[in-house]
Amino acid sequence: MSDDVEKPRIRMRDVARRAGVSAITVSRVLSAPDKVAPETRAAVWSAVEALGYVPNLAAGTLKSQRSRIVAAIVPTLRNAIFAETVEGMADALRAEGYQLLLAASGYDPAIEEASVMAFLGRQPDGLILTGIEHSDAVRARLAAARLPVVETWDLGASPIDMLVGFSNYDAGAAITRDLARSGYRRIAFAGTEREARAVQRRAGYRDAVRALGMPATEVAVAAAGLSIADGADVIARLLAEGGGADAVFFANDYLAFGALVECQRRGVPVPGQLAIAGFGDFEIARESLPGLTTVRIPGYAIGREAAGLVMRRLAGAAVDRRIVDLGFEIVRRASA
Amino acid sequence: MSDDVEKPRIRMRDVARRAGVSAITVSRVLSAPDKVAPETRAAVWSAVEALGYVPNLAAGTLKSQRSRIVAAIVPTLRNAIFAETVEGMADALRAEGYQLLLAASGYDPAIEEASVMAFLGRQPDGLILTGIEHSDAVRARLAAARLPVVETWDLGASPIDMLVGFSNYDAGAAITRDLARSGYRRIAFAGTEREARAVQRRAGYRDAVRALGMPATEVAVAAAGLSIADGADVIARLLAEGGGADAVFFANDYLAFGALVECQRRGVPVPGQLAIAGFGDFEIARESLPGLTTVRIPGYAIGREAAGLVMRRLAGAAVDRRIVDLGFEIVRRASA
DNA sequence: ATGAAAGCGCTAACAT
DNA sequence: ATGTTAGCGCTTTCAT
Repeated sequence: MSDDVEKPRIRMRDVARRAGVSAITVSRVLSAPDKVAPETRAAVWSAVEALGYVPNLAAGTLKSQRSRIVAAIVPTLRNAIFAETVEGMADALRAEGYQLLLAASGYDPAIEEASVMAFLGRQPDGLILTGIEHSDAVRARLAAARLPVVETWDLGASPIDMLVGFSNYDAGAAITRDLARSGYRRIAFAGTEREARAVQRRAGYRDAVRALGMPATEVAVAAAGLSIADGADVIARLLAEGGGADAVFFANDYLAFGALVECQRRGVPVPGQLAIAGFGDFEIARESLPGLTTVRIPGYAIGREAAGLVMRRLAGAAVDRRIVDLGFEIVRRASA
Repeated sequence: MSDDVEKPRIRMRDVARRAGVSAITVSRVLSAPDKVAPETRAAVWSAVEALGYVPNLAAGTLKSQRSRIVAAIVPTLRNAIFAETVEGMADALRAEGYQLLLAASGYDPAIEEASVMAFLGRQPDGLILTGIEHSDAVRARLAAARLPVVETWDLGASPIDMLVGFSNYDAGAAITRDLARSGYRRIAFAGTEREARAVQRRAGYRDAVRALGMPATEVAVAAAGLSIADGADVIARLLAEGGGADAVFFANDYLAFGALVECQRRGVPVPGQLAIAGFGDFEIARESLPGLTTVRIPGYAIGREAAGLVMRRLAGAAVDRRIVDLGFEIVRRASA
């Protein structure tokens, strides 16, 4: 802990002196090398290497008003759902020299708001949010901040700025109709009420069963409702209630997998006595036995596209499609 | 795209003028409110609110040489393994007003190196890396940068700076001995050679079976070897080879789960004909049928502790334990 | 308890 | 193709 001799940080002018040029030339070599003569460029490069120069981006950001940072807020990283989207963003951003500033909100609007406030001070060039429900304070700040904003994972008529997602309502309705087409007549839904997108899926389910003249049975799941154990719990409650459902549509594949395992534990044949459908098409849906019928969502693509929209807007492109619907796909497997 | 009237950004001096004080007083209210008289503080606060002032942290970082950013690089977010560690970091950092700058390396040392270089320019106050294997260039830069560095998820005698993890070697040896204690006599190992920590687990396995006078059987898994499908593949190859293993220790729970499902598909009784053990104690290990015997790892705690070490060092505390061993725990379930 | 002056390290704007 | 000047918006230092 006794670091006495604090070597002074290497600055751009040190590189410039060594290369026999001025600081601005070093700046150009680093950010617009085409504007510098090849020999000069080489001299600067070798000075940079020799000194181990690392540009201070805080200074650059202050002067240029561009940070090359894009900030993103997702509900959680603790499951595959948003992790893929984050990797999609990170990959796209890295390819263009942008960096990702990340926060997880834990599905808590207050934390989302606090994160937005904290992020804005970093002068991000763009911001990516999950979902279309945000506090008024967030909307007001983002309007004032005049930076590209992309909302994700949902669809809606009036985004803050841009929007990349799919219709959770349509997806919920589509899988419900698909189950009906397969012959199921008493289709239940299970999912959390705490997450806006799961609620949309439920609304799609509800309207679909009504349109089909079938009864609606809904089982609320605790809290975030993302754990496998929550799905097992649903089965216990469904069987105890004796509602006689012949199929259950779960708001995500973890719940559905938990339900599947619980059925196996109890000797309930799937899909013989009870059919099970999930949502997300996570790897577990592909690899479980039987495989899970589910809805495939373009999680990684949502991340890439959201980052792409931000960067295109920053590059000055007039982004024509402010709302991008990446769709979904029903995947039929043996569980339903 | 025709945003003509660019409202000028609100600066600290605008807030100061409205509150009838100088800029430095505003600065103090925001970062050290105790040094300002209560009435002044209130006046500044209401000016901040009224104007919607957001401090420019790039300017603050430039002057103060502190960014309140901690950067972290993990191999991937695409599975529970590191996502928990990242959430542990993010939670701990947010609690202290730090922000997380994140990159995923995809297990590629070149990307890790590029990310370190890119991050350093942001003047992070600390850096958290995964593992203890890093390029010479990375080590050299970090030594020169003089910032707190924490390596994670492993143990070793000579960390760059600080280290939080557990012994993958010991964990591999421990579960192997545990399998032997349960009566298995031909224990195989399956895992990727591409990941340093999996290789350590294998080394522990190898030395343990040797010490027990048992044969070693190793099955290499493709690439990152993190998918459930890779585990199914291992079973196919093991059975084809006919080596007569009675137990398999997999380098992670996804592989083990894939193997379990493949056994069920083929009618191979688990653990009757083949016992299966995993690594990580992910939720899938708890919820599969049968449950997976595995090694529990403190992923979230590693993240919290790593962030905590960085922040304690920044707070000026003489960090005594530069190496923190968070240990592991054998979890016996029905699969072995 | 509050303020004035200075400058962090870079890049935009304007020369040459 | 390269250089000069100025200043981005804060916070440190030193005063009062």
